[in-house]
Amino acid sequence: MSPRVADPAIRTTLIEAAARMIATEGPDALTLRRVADEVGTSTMAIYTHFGSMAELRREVRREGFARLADHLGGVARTRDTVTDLVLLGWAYFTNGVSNPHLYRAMFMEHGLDLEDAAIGIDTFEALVNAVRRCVEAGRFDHGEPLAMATHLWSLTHGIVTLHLAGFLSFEQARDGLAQAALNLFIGYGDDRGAVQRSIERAARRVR
Amino acid sequence: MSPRVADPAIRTTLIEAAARMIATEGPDALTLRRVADEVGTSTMAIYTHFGSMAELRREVRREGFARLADHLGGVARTRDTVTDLVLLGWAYFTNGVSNPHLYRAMFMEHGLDLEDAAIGIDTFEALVNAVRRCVEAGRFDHGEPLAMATHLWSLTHGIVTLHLAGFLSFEQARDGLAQAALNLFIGYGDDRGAVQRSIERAARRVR
DNA sequence: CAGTGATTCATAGCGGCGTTATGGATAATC
DNA sequence: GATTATCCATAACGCCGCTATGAATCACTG
Repeated sequence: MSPRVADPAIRTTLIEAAARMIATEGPDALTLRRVADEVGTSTMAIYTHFGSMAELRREVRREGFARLADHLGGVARTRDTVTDLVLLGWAYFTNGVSNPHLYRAMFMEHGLDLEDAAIGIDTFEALVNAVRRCVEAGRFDHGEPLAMATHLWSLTHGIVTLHLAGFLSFEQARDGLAQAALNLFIGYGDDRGAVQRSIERAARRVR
Repeated sequence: MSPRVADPAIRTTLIEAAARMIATEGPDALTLRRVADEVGTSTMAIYTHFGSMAELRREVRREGFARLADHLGGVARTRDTVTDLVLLGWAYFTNGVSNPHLYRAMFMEHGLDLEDAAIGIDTFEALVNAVRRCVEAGRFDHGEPLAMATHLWSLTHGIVTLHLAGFLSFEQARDGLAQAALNLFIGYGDDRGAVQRSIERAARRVR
């Protein structure tokens, strides 16, 4: 009265193969038959485990957000909360620019719905917390963490996507983000020279 | 020794039909056979006039930027250059939010290359000019028009796309832009109360 | 320790897609 | 009016996502 149980490993294998195909060859390179061939199974296995290609793509998006969370989580803490925030922004930028296809799949795919958005919202929480730490440290005067985080996310996401769409060169995007980082300090009473050097130091890590 | 000449009207008819299909039903609804049926021609006509579906989609994108330029060009000038800039931002936001499929086609489609980006760069010029007018009117102290315009475009585009991807509700997006507009005034020595009212007045027009 | 029944997945097929090959119809030139 | 280059209607090709079918495979029952 019980069924044959599926090998759970093949599920993650399929997701990883799909993620690799999207990351290296772009979203259009991922097809049902190709991923099945790659993994060495038949097309029906995808339907057993995911039900549809859309669901497999959703899992790839989930994987992309997991990698983004890892990447952001790996950002070292400094003694300055605002610097931490800036470094978080650089990490976000670097992740998007160096994984363009995956970033597209996460944020620019057709047919994204509320459920898809829920997948990535955790990442946003990390940003809100970083802003909150700045506010609690008294670095931002009248800062509402949520509103400010939304602002910063929108700006950074906008820079990344305009770059990915070809409207901003890498240099324009990088410099735009550097200027935004600088704006985060000035107007809040910090020493501008020291901030400039700090930003440049961070920018130097970005390739 | 001369060829039968094609009806030039059918070309624009095809583009308009394609644009309408994308705008109303989304990018995936545009297929070769459907647009040919809609216009009442055969599939080969598309290849005669455009060479490929990709080229037809590129024409739709061009059409989208033309409409955006019209929309932005229709923004009334006020006596205040910064208010003009804010109104330009609202117009951009409204255009994107109320034509989501077309905005996606213009900025978020796969396979956008430098040639595609060149189509839309004129629109950006209008923004740079608006910022330049502010600088020349002495409203922004140390403003580099190009850098500042890039910043504003990135932010507004980021807000629009995060909304289109489902990460920001309409209200969050609208309020985020309103806050950004407010930030454009404060820190530059204006009366905050008057500015707040001005922003709210402009926001009221946005649905 | 068979028997049973649910589940996985390999095979084959369907309708749709973009694209290409072919050829008849058409209109500007000689 | 014959010529000739162009337009586009028809048909086919190889993809695509998806579904129907059935054989193989396990977990559980008696």
